[in-house]
Amino acid sequence: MPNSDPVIPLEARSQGRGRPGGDKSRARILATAGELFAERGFNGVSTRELAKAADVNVSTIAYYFRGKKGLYRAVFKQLIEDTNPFFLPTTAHICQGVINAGSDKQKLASLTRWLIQALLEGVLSEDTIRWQMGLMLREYHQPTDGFSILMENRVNPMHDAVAGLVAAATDREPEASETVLLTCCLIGQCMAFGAARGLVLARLGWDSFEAGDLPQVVDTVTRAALAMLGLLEESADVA
Amino acid sequence: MPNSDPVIPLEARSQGRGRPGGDKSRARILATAGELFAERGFNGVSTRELAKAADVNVSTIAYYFRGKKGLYRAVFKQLIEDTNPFFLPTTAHICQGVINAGSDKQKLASLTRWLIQALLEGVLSEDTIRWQMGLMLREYHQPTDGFSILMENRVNPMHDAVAGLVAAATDREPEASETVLLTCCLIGQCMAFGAARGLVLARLGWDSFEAGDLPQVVDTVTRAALAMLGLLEESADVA
DNA sequence: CTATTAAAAACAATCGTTCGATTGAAAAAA
DNA sequence: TTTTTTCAATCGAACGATTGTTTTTAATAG
Repeated sequence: MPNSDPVIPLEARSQGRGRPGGDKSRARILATAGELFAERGFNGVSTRELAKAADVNVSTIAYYFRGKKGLYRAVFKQLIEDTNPFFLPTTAHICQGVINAGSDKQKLASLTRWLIQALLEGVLSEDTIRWQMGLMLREYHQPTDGFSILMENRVNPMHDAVAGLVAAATDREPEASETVLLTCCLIGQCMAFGAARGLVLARLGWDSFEAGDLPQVVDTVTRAALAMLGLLEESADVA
Repeated sequence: MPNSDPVIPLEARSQGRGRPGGDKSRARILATAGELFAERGFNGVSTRELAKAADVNVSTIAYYFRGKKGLYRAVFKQLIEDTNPFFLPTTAHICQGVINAGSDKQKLASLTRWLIQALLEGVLSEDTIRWQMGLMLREYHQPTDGFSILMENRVNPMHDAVAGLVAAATDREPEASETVLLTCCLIGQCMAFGAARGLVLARLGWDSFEAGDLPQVVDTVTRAALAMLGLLEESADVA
């Protein structure tokens, strides 16, 4: 009985024994589920369709993830892990940058430019990060099992880092409610471009940000961000 | 046969005859469906649960709306109608305000203040408008039947109006891509507060915007908006 | 009586989940 | 080396529950 209670294959195993390909199937389910859940939500995807898309049997989902809900949660954990190589250096660079800048407004301005560019290119990119945005936005407005994972691993670290930048730029405390609000403005503005991606493209008359002029988007949003922080005059003009 | 093809009870009828309560049942379904769809999405709500919540029989949904999909579309049409009393004066006031202001930056600044306040209070209010925001945000990122209705009746008119304000403030053309992008920043920023409502409250440590300090939110976002438009120095200080 | 509204019952389809059986390769025994 | 054992991995079939829809029947007002 491979599926009895004590033996829970929630994590990858494949310790040599048994049939090969286990990890591959698990990973394939995880990747497919991420895209489909992001596109149509938890209730919008059936286990059968998912299994078909991932080219596995329906029961494999229960085998690896204890059911649909477990799979959903696993997708978020995987998402966190996959985006760490982008996310962790970004937040670290901001935190370190604020320390290095001290009260040098010019350094803070270039750090802000760097932040906006990193956020927007992440949010507007064509590849993996995009459907991950979809999952996140869904959880933000309709919190389910994934929300706490996101809040703990993504939202809080990023907001804390950016709050440090905002506080330094506006000469306030990082905990001040004005700082928190301005941080929400800054990050929320970049997120809004990812959330309303289709809307923005429609308004611009573009087919995609690649076909259009992504640097111009970055430039405009960066100017707006610098202005919000009162760093516009401190900043050298952007090309 | 009340549901034959030519006789489509998509609109309210109740011409006096028949069993009483016709319009009431229809309106009750519509209101209940709006809240539930906003909360859990189209696939997250079953017709049976909906009928139970609206205190009608399941078949009544098919009778009035030709099925679940028809009900969903009807909810959006109703949403547009219900929010017209708030939306139409707002956009009209912006358009007229831009004409009246001409190139007077001070007038444009106070118009901007008025706009941000109107948007934020709409987006963050506790009442009806809130679940309507939920429906809209859902459609933005996962366009279904409601998207075209929203784009035509809400997005485009509001963006066109605000683009006029942005263009006047930054001395550009309303059609310029910089104008369009800045407009997306401005509106998107306010929408972000509605979309990530729970996130913002969590970061602020507030229970609700009423329990917290809504005017402070408005004030901070307004300053950010004025800065983005280069109108901060033109503006008298906010109390 | 006729038209309209409402409810109850039944419909086929699909849902998430579970089950026992089977596969194939590594590990152990011969 | 060959044979046997073990076990993760996979499969097909089926479960009961629930889905959206339709049909049938009852009730009410003009």
